[in-house]
Amino acid sequence: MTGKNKGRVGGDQVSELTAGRLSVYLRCLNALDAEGAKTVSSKALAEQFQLNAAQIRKDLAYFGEFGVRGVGYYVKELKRHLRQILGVDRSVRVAIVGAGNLGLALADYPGFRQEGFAIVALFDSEKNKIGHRSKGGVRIFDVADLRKMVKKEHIDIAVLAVPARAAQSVAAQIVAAGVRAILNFSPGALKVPPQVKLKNMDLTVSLESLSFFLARGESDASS
Amino acid sequence: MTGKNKGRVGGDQVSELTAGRLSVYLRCLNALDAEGAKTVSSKALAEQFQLNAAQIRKDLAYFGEFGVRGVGYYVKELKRHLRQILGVDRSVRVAIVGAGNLGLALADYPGFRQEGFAIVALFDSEKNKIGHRSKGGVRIFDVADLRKMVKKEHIDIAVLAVPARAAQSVAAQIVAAGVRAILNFSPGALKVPPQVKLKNMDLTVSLESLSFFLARGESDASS
DNA sequence: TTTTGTGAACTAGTTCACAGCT
DNA sequence: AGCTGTGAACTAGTTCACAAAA
Repeated sequence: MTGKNKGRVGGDQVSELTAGRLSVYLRCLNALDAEGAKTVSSKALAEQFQLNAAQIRKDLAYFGEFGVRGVGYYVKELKRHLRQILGVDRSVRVAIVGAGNLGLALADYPGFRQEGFAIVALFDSEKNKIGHRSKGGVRIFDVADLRKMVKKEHIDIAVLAVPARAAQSVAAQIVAAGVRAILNFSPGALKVPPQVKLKNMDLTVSLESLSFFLARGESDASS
Repeated sequence: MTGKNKGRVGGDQVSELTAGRLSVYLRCLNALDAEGAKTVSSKALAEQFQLNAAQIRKDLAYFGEFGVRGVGYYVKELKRHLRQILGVDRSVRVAIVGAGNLGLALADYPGFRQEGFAIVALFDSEKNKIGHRSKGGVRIFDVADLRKMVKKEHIDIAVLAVPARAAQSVAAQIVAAGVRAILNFSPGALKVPPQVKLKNMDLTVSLESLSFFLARGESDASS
């Protein structure tokens, strides 16, 4: 380790944008590794997605000096670092709350399992769903048992996929159960305490946003 | 219309962020309208979600002078304006490409229908799926008929929910069929021409982003 | 040579603060 | 009085450009 390495320690805020990009880099590195590439430069990475090379170097340099000047980044090594930074070097345990169409689909989503996420349980309040399983075998529990299960199964992240009217109260239950991160697919603005990390995946907002750009006739490829 | 109204004309770029917020405002206005509220101030709106009142005024003022000083915004009027700005004043026609678990769930998602989106068709390449319908009644067509159907059904937006390996080639088919906006649920970076508006809803990136903040937040992970 | 890591410059996005209208 | 619309100030995020390292 050559120099200062200012990252990792202390609470110097990292933006949502950066976090998302790190994840994108990791996926790219997995592909490169599978192809047998030994090293990759920030320029090569930048060309894959629509990005500036300096951006990638800054994002990475924030967490340490992972590169080698004149060479680039060693794929396996950077991959290992990124997995650690993103916290997916060990299994991350996820619960899906809401066993409707969307919740069931998310529970069986193959992409989750691949990248170190374990879908541990589904939750619903409808008695006739409880005890059954998703097609992929994830068991449905009573949402009343959330707290108990969060402790027992060490659930890290809750994915919220319940109807709009129930979202806020179920979110409160999730928080009360001790979950510190929520991926919210339900529409509307949830209120959660500041120590809980909330990420909204609002389907209607996404479609309306696309509709807006169609209506304007503008376009601009971006994430 | 009182004054200058600099918005709407010309190509003065509006950011993705603004577009998303407009959609959020609209949902809030729908709720206010349902509650019978006649007017609303930017301050009151700002308190609903975590936002600054000036932000809301700026977002809206960009498209015209919709407010009344000393009063606020007339709910019904602003709602009407926002629906027009977002292009949801007429039915927006959506196709879901990929009739797997996720695609089927999205096709029946009740939130879409509510807000002026019509889910017109599902598409898949698996012959044994073609001709069937989602639980909610959306018919599954052969992805080979995409071009024909886009013309016939005037499809505005395609939602892409196919496995990662197929995503890029299916995206190309969607573009070739003349669709100008894609909501992409498949993982990985798609390449589309600049005149096509692409919005990524990457489930893995979202979870990893949450995992990242969890990993940072915990003052000291064991071992 | 190549390519990183990084201060400086730049661009985009947000908030402040107040004039001006009702 | 109350509240919008908006220039100015500020903050966050990105890109440039170059010294330093392999």
